[in-house]
Amino acid sequence: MKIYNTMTRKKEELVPVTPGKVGIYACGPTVYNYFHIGNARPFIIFDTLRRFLIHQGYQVTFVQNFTDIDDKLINRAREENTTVPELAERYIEEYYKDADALGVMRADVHPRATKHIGEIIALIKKLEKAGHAYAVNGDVYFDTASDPDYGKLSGQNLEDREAGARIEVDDIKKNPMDFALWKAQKPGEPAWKSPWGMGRPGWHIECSAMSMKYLGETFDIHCGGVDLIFPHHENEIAQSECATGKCFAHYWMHNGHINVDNRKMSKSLGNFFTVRDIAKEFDLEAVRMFMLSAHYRSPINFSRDMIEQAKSSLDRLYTARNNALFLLEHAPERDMSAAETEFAARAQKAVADFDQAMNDDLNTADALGVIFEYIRDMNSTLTDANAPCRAAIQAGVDALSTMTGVLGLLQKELDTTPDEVKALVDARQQAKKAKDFARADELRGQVMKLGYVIEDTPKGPKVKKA
RNA sequence: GGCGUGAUAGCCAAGUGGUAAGGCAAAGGUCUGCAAAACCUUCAUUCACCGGUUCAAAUCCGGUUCACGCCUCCA
Repeated sequence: MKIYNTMTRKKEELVPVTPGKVGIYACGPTVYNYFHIGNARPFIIFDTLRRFLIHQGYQVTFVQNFTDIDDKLINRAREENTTVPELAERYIEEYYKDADALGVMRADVHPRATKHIGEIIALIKKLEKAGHAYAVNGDVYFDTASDPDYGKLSGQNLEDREAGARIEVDDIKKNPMDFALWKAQKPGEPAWKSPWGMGRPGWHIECSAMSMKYLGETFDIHCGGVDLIFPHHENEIAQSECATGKCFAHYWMHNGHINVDNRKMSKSLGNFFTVRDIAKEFDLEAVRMFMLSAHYRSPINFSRDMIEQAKSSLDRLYTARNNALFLLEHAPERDMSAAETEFAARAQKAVADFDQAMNDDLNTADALGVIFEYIRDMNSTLTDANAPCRAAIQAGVDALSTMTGVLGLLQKELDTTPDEVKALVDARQQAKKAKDFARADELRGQVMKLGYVIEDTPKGPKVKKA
């Protein structure tokens, strides 16, 4: 598989540290609120990466943290008159609800910053001892000047930053680019004991400490949104590599932003939609479809219209699968004909083409193209008129499921039809037989009111949710 | 000021040297009691603009315009 590596700005062949295994660290949410559509993109994209690597036969270890201590949590807890741990606990639960609905698999490990204070302190001590960190009044800062490689990911360097750059004025630090590893406790803030006094970890250090704990000092893929390149990931690299003297992560993957009217969706601009709110209007699987319809590094514009388009595309996928499964119920048990054998081969070819698209830096848009071309073939081949055998239908459905499974789509099972609806459908069949079409249409109307749609086929009526 | 993206049909979007995938929407047709779904057909002589390289450019090079991101918490 080829992956675009932000570090080298090139697509590179994925060569894991340990053959057959891939370790992935994804920067997770700060759990002080519901997450929004923009936050959802990396969750969905890197979940898809994980699914694809598993499909390719890799043993994947996927780690995604929860940042459960920082300024935003402290402020929010104050506003809500609650504690930071209680707030974090609550929004971790809410994260799982939304992520589940988006088809995002649980990580193998979901480490929390506050559960790794020991590891964090050990890492800071190591940096301090090696002369890469200095303590001032209970704070500890990373000394960027001590790291000749600082800036290698983002292309930022100390000399280039001049007028226009918003550099904070802070006399405590040796250098404006130095960042906090440890923050001294302020009155009323949660704090932990440390060699520098009571305090709490800075933002960047938790990801270094936790990723190395679960994936090793050098691991394969580190990912997140483009806005994390600087300073967050730059700082993670500095901390980790200065502490170990080893390469931290081999591949850096960054997803593009979700825009609203061409502006980045963000909390500060206030132009965001929470996943929770969107779920009231749309099935979140359509949101996933929307995210996968463009390449992950491109910015995409979010709008209701886009989600509706995605929903329509997704419906085509579901209809194809459901039509095939309906056919399967009545299919004859026999060996595949020559034509069916050819179809099964084309289905295999589609999966191979799909894999090829995904192997090219996770080109989900191209991969979807493969699926839709395959869908047309499947729809034309697996028709009632062709009376395909079970094996042929099964081969067709399996190929489709393999592809959509990698994308985390088509995850809903067939709905079972309630008896009440079944009775109405049967009554309509009677009316149709008696050529009482007025009555038949009336009954169909009643079925529709219950949220179901009838499709007539030569094998009888097919009922599905509207 | 520094670093970095992008511009392909009504909308979305693949395509990095060989003559424009796919989806949505729209129109016509087949099928149907009518529908629905499906299938067939139509829908960019053209890829922001101007030059250049080449037998050949949406793809490479130079320039222009426009849009966006990071440099501050941020996915």
